Amino acid sequence: MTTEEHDSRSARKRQAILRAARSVFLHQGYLGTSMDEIAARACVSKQTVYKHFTDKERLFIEIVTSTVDEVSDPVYAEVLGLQDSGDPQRDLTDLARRQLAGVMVPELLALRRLVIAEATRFPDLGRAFYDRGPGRTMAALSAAFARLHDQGRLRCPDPELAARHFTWLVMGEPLNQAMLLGRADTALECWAAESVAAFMAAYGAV
Amino acid sequence: MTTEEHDSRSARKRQAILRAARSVFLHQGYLGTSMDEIAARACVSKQTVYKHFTDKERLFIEIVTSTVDEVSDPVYAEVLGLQDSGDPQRDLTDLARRQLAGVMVPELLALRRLVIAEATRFPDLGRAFYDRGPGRTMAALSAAFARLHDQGRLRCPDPELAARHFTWLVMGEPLNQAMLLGRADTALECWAAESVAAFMAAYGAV
DNA sequence: ATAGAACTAGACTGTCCAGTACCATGCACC
DNA sequence: GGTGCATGGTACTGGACAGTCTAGTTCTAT
Repeated sequence: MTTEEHDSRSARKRQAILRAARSVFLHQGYLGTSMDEIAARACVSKQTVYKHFTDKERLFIEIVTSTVDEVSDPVYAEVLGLQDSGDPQRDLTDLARRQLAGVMVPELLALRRLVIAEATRFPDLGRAFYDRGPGRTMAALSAAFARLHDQGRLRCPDPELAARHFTWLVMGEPLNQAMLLGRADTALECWAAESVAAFMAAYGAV
Repeated sequence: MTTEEHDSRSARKRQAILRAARSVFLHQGYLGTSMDEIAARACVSKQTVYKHFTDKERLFIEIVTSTVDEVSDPVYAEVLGLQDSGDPQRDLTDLARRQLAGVMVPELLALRRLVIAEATRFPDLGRAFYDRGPGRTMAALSAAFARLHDQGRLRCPDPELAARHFTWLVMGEPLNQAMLLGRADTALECWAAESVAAFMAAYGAV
């Protein structure tokens, strides 16, 4: 009755801890992050951190799983909102631009780096990231491509394959550059158009 | 004259340290690795480690840069050895299979993970990996595609773009799965053929 | 054979860190 | 205004680790 209700102070502290922990973990990695630093940044005592989260691992897992949804939802939403103007090349170019913009967000890039870095220590996190991120997006894209195929706007008897090809034509190079070089020096707008052109050459209706 | 010559003992110890350090760094990451563990695995005293490498950072950089060449050379060599049987689809499928096999080697995957993980701490390593790995391969592939274009076997006025598209059609999905899930559950042989089919649909000569 | 370099073992310093124990402070209800 | 309790802060513990130092040992080159 004391806790768990509206309990604004405790809830505020908890949020502050989550915010601080997210920022520090994303930038410094798991081992590079200390609980003292999280407490300090959250303007909270270490004891309070341990009141809310049993240990560093739990806090880390909580941070990653909650952030996964938060940053991948917009990318997923873009696919669901795929327009159908009757000109698939235009619609797909638009989608590619939006998806690129969504994926190349610094926070999502940092999360991807973090999950890759810790994929052997925390295999579940890699799986969660994949399912809630690329996996979910790819499934929605498959469904959309299947529709376009049925309408005769695309020629893709295997929509799942087409979705993977689309995704990697568009994302592969920028994502790889971002992971290794910290940024993509490709002009994203232009890259999206060129990738969709290649995709349409392969999968466009005759 | 004392050091630097054939000096077999010192050289042998150095090699043992490099081997041990590579294995530990690749599996545990930079912060997860202790110099004591490296020394122990190399069957060498810690003092000897510090005789050969001034500190942990230097050793790490040495490991990564030397491993980059060693594991990416084979992938690069595959591109240079691209056959020309007159049937580009066959030749490219063959190339795709070989490149996939070369890139999905556990050691190269671990190195990629490591470099991505430490890309903010050691930006130079990200750059080195990119240049000696994907960058070099992409350049060779561009040159090969330019030749095929001139011979009328491919239709790619922008061979560099075609090279990036080829690479990511082939590598994107397996690499992403390997980074996040620790393995690729795609059947690589089959995947290579399907990717090349899409590539040829987009870039094949008319 | 011998001088001198390289190597070994291990203790040691200073620092950092996860997690805990104990004390202080504010809040709710009487 | 007092009493009891949840919550927050400080100081500590035990262990790990990078890097150094010392004293003694082994290898190598001449």
